Amino acid sequence: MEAVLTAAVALLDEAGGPALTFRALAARLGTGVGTIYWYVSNKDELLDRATDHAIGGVLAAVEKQPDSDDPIADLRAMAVTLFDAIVDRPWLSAYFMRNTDLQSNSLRLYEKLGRQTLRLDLTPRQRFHAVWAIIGVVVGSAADLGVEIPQELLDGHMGRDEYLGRFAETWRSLDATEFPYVHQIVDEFAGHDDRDQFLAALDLTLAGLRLQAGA
Amino acid sequence: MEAVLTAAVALLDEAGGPALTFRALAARLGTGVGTIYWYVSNKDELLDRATDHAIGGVLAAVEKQPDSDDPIADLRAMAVTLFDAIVDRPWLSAYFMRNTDLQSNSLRLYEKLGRQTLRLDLTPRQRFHAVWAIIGVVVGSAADLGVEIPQELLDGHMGRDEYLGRFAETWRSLDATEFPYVHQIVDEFAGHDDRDQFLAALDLTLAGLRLQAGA
DNA sequence: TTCGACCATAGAACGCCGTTCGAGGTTGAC
DNA sequence: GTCAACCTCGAACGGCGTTCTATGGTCGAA
Repeated sequence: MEAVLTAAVALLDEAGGPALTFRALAARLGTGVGTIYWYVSNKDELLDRATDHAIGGVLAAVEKQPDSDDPIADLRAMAVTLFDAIVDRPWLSAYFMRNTDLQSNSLRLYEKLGRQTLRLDLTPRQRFHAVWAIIGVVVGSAADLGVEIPQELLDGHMGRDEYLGRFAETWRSLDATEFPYVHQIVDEFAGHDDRDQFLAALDLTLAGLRLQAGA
Repeated sequence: MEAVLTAAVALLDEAGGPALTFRALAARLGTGVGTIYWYVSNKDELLDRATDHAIGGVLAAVEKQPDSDDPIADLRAMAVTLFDAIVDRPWLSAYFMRNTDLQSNSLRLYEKLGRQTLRLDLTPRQRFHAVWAIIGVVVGSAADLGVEIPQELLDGHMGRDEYLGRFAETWRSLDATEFPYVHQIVDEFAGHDDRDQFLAALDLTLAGLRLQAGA
């Protein structure tokens, strides 16, 4: 079981979601596909268990982070840790928190985030929404990040700048009066860093939260 | 072409992403699969064009909304319109904004949102991040919504309350000292409304944005 | 030592998928 | 009548998730 999950995570790391097939996994393990079905009842469960396996590492990292006197700063640090983990493993964003029954580490991480909100002056409902909003920002940011890697980049045939530049070029060629906003931000887009973009979104949410908590 | 996209959207509406296959689409159109490949070079393009087709309706609705004197309120209204559209068609969240070359309506919608930020006192970079953050909240919220419909609900064999209640039950059975947060919010979860959750996340982001714009 | 219960393995087979391909029809300009 | 350009079709290919059946291996009971 442990070996199956480790191999599954390795396959996902090497070539992303589509690369994880029962046949490839069986080949890597030197067994037949039927054997994998002995441990796991279908592909969804395999993905959930592999995801939880990987999230275990994130959870361990998060649990090492000591509490400061600012819960919102702690929330931010945890969100950043999670984001960085998903950047390393973009496939995580697609499956994270999909099934908390099978993903007990994800649930623990959720609890870990939520506990910080207990230190804020909020209603239970506000706490519930706040944690969900933060997770949404992390997963949403990282998901977008995974999408924009269309194989050429992964193969190394094209640099990231060239890829973004091509988009920027077509955007620049749009009519300036019809697309004033796109024209204004096209340079930001061309040189943008995903992490900055994530942090900006996160900080907007956290600023709103701080306001709500009156802290 | 038009007929292909209309039929594709109809299939997606009826049974979600997995239901859109070239064979099913060909059958519905009364043609062969090869014919569809004449109009569209592969499935990704089909999905992008179908998505843009559907987003066209959202764009039309958004363009009808008149500007108020509060750009952030206008941003909020547009985001809500987009969210409601994705609630009606959950499959949209997976493909929206994936390729702005093929999704010209999506690009126009992006411009429409961005133009509101031109009325705010922000740097171009802040505008860029703000729009992206808002889209992230919308798509992220709606995506989560699509995930949590695991067929039983779609088939009508189980009510939504029952479904959420089952999750709530397992959460409640967790150790209370180990999971104080989960215990506190389990009731919120059991009765939660996705739209409220989305609005809460959106309003956190918009509150942060308002702070940033000094408005 | 033999036997059966049970855990575990293996891989052929099924049906569905995206995609390719070559063989056609239809149309209108010359 | 000819010839391109446009469009249609469905068999065929390889890969996927999943199922099923047959077979090893292990180990306590007899």
